[in-house]
Amino acid sequence: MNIGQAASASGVSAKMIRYYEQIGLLPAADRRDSGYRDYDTEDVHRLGFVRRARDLGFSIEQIRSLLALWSDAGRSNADVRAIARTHLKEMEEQARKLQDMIATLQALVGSCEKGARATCPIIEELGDHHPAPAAPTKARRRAA
Amino acid sequence: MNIGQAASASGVSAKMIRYYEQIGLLPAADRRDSGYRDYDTEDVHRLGFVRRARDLGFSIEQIRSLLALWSDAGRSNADVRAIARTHLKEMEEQARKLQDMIATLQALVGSCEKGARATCPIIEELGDHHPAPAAPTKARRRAA
DNA sequence: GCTTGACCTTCCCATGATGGGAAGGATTAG
DNA sequence: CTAATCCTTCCCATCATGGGAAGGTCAAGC
Repeated sequence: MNIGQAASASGVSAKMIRYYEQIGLLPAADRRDSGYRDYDTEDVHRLGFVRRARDLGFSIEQIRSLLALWSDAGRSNADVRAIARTHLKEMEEQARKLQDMIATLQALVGSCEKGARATCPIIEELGDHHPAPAAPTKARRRAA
Repeated sequence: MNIGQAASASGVSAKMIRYYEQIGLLPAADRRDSGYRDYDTEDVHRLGFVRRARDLGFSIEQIRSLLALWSDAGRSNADVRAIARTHLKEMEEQARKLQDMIATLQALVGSCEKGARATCPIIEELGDHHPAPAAPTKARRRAA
């Protein structure tokens, strides 16, 4: 089947299929005489695998490993779990940061709502309360 | 002061300062005869504002609006809150998606640990429950 | 003075994953 | 046969950030 059909069958766009092939995530597809790529059901199955892994937020490199394990009869579940756990940790860390930002911003919005002050706490906080000193007097700066 | 000093004083890298100027987020800095950019404490203050907004996950475009409101004496807190709330919603949505992915993956890892089955549920799920591995039984492709 | 090293300038390239679109060839339906 | 639709490759853009090269400037030491 053509790339367009493989795309709609797998849920991966034709653009992405070509991209995955280009970066070596997928083997180069067979070509017809015309130069058109040709896919079979196994290819579509693999594309679906990739799409579901992407839906779970796995990176391309992680999917590369998962694909290798997928087709490795002698794989160990521990290997797969290791990749999944690494990804889980990354996502949990990301979620923590996000929650921190949300909490901070919620607090700011809340105090901006309550106080009918002219000075909005959101703006005040971002402005760090005063014209910045030239020297990093506050040690909380991170190195550039 | 030079861009490097403004960078360490504000916590925004020199690269980013130039970038922000280039995209018009910040006004073009004064130049000395040498061509060096020249910053004063107000510039550093503004840079700090931008950095703190970035730390809260605001996009460049949102910061553009916040900056305008910051220097607008006649701003309304409601305008600021609107931007903050929009951003808050985006982050909350992002957090929900992330939590979904985490929960799904945690469940998969959990079931992969409990069952000592040869077939890892993670791989099975990604393979859409079809038998699968079907390691390149068909050696019709060159290895990736 | 002059040298040296740190700093600045602009410009180009890369990331990660995705999409848009152009130019041109292939296939297919009518 | 023709027109529409598909395919090909190639280039560009995103978003925010960094790396690095080539070359100019500044400040400190001798």
